[in-house]
Amino acid sequence: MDDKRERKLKILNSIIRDYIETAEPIGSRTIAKKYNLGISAATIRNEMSDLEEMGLLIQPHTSAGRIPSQKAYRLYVDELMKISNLNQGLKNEIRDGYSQYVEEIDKAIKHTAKVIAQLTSYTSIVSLPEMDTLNCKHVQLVPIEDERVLMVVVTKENIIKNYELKLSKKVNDSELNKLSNILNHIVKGSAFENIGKDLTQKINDLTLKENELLQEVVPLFKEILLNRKKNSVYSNGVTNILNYPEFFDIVKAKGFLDIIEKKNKIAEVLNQVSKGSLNIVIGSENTVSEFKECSLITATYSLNGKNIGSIGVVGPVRMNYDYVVSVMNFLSSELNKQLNKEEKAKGDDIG
Amino acid sequence: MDDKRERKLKILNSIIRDYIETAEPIGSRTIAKKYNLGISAATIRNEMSDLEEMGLLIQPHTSAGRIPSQKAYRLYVDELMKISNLNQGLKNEIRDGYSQYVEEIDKAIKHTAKVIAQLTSYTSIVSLPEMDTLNCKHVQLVPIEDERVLMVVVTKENIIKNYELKLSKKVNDSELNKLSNILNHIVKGSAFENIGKDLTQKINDLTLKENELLQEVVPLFKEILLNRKKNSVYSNGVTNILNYPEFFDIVKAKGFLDIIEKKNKIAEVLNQVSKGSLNIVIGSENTVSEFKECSLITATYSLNGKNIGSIGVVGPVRMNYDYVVSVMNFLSSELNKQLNKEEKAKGDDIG
DNA sequence: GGTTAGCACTCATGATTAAAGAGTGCTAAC
DNA sequence: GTTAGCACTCTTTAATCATGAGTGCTAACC
Repeated sequence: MDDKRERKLKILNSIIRDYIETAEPIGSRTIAKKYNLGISAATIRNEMSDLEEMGLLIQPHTSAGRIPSQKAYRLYVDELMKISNLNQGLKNEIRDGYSQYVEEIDKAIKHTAKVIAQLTSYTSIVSLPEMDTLNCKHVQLVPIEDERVLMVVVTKENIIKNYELKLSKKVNDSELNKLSNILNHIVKGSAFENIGKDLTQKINDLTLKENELLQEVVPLFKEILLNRKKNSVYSNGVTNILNYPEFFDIVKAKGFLDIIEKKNKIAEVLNQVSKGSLNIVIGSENTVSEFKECSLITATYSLNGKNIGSIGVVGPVRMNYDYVVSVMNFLSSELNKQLNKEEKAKGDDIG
Repeated sequence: MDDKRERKLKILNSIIRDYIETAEPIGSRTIAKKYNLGISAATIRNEMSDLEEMGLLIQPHTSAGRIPSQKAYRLYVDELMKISNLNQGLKNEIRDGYSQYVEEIDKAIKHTAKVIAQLTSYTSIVSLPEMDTLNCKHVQLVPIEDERVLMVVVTKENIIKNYELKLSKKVNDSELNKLSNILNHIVKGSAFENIGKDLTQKINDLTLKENELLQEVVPLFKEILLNRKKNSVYSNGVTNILNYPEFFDIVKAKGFLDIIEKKNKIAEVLNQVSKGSLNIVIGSENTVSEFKECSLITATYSLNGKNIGSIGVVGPVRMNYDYVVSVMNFLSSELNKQLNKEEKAKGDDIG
């Protein structure tokens, strides 16, 4: 009985591999000729009929061969595919590519996105870490004009962010400088997610004449850091998708391009990624309807063991899962190493 | 003799207008029926034959009607088209749309790009002002890590830019603060293009213990402001182009999308725009080969009478020139007004 | 009983052909 | 100079047909 299943899966495997490569339905005769499985076309035909009954194959029309169903891809991904390793030369090349981004997390992540898109020839999407997952290293207020002030935030992870504030009154340069120093002193070293708790109290402990202004900055600070999120995503290789027949239809192509532009939709997709190794979402398994004709392979990256963002690949359902998985496996582990290495180096530096 | 030319142009005008609308070749009979020019199809036929001889019409094949040549579009743009005015309601709406961007030149320009893309349904491209065309209001050095320093520059035009510097040695916060103050004092108010001349001298006049570091920052300052340019462009409505039959071919579509991504190519196109009112470049008139199947309508914007950037529209050669010109006329004048208004307000404020 | 050869049947695909229709150019009449 | 008429061209569309890939079933085979 197990032997039977074995053979069916072998055939299914051939069909899926073939379809991923050619995007064309395949028939029993062709399978028999192309992949020598040691059985005749007629036998394959019988098995294919069974596989169709099991919901694993689909016949586009009576005489067109069969293509894998989504269920088949799921089975393939879960049981059948053999994940290979990238060759060592490529691995080294990728590793070297990171060298210049060691100290800047955002750039390292964008670089990862670029590499993924290049290697896979699909479209990569990544989320950049939200501020509330990071730690504050330095805050600086810079005057723009009258009551408009720029707040520059440098995180411990060397991410730099600018935020504009509007105070209630005009502040001159030296006042602002003083304010900046005080604020910096207070928030320096805190995790942003704790700033809510910490900050208000710390300020209350102080009794300074700048207190009034400070009181004003704090809620702005909090609001900005916590509300301006869920949209920091980045994509690469968007037009790669136009190379696949699935998207030769201009309407579908436009649909895809438009959805990739929608940062909030991409963020939604990337936020669903659960921690752990790789997530594979196939076609209609996608909860975001715009991706129902795509497959997604995503992974998370973390800092200090805390999950702070995701990287992913979007491609046609007929995706080269083996290869993409091997790419993502290597790149996500490599990215995590890079981030940790940085952490470690810094730790060494301080300690 | 002039009457004859007149009639030919009338026919040509009808053909061009029709082709812009339908993207289909048009024949004499159809013209006679659709546009009542008071002459018969046969007469139109003769005239069309003449127009073809003059290089203004093209026959895709013997029995397919005719389409305008690029020469025809050029003639149309130069002599034939009637530029209408946008209706007052729309104008007001556009004006109102600027209100929130009054104080920030970059945002106002990006907003303009968005409005252009929306109104025209083509793709808009704009160049953002290069630093060397602007004036320095404030410089602030912010510590990142060890010898790495962030330089935040605020221009008089309220553009905010971040640059990373790498100094030769580690600088602590208070040193950096002092350095920042001195630097700020020196460069405040200067036009960036003069910083080369001014700065070195001003520093030589000073004899401070910070002089050494200062000497180091200056060349970095100059290099950054002058070399990091020609790539600050922005586009909007890229996928709009996929709505036009000229780009239904996936290869052409991909070509277009890819070229819009190439910031340097876009910058090249936008830098060629000569000052003055509107520039119209039709098809193969384009020196940048990738745009040989597109038309471009561009305009410049200026600050204090100095040309500091361009805005433009890219569309198929079969572009709705009248309308796009009217849109661009209004938007470029409006953008210039916004920029000048800001300048004025600031002048009042200071004086 | 599973496997396979053989065969009739289905149906998309591609080629071929035919008809339709839009348009042209020319001629002759107005 | 203008226009009606007409023959001719050539694309487009539909229709017809042959091809071939593929299926499912049956019967023979091991």
